[in-house]
Amino acid sequence: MSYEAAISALDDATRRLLLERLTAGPLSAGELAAGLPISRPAVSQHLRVLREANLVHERREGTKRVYRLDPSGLSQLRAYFDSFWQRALTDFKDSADNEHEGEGP
Amino acid sequence: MSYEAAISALDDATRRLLLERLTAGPLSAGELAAGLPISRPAVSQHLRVLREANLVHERREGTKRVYRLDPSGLSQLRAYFDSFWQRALTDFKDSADNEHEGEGP
DNA sequence: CAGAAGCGTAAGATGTAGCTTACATAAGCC
DNA sequence: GGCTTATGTAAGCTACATCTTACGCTTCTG
Repeated sequence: MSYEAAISALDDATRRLLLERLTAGPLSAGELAAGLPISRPAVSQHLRVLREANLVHERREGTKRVYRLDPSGLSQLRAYFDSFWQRALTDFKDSADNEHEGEGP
Repeated sequence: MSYEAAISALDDATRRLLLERLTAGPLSAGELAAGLPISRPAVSQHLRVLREANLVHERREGTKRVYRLDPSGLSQLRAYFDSFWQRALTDFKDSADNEHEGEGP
């Protein structure tokens, strides 16, 4: 339970598209499925994955279910990447420094 | 060819572990495979995925192959996330603003 | 209450990612 | 040249992710 589910969820073009549509604002499951080249149940299954990764949040509204982005999953993911980035950049810097061993005039 | 390969590459615990080991500095393929619960060829295949995603860079050194982190793949990934983050945060803010419709004393 | 609207869930088919074993390749050593 | 070290590649197997079709569950409407 953490960033792993979020990474896994993002490793799918359809789910990334769904998330990007939601960056413009909340949408119902039907609206999210509209225009996609896959069946509506398939979209429903993708939405479940996104929900279990805490990337979206569902709210029942009459017979509709409105989805919106969930900050918690995104922040977990960002925390992981930020720590990784920092270590990676430090390594780049160290490598660049050590690249000059045995050089000179 | 872009951030998609990087996301896909990160969706694997073994590859994430390899990358994290490399944040401490360059390592040979054998050193990277040491201690892992999978075979060495399996690690070699993971390294290929990381290389094709521009997340690591290989340098031949005698009979060894030394791997180090590659900034290009990481920066592509970061660019995607940053743009996504920004849109997502904007949506959160908008949602919070609209949350107060019809409220009040 | 009957019917429709809007979605989720279940079951089954299929493609593919990741593993293993066996083999190929390239560089150093004697 | 032959042997060892270090590593990548190929072929085949298995597990799982994703799709489709069929069905079930709520909620509104007349």
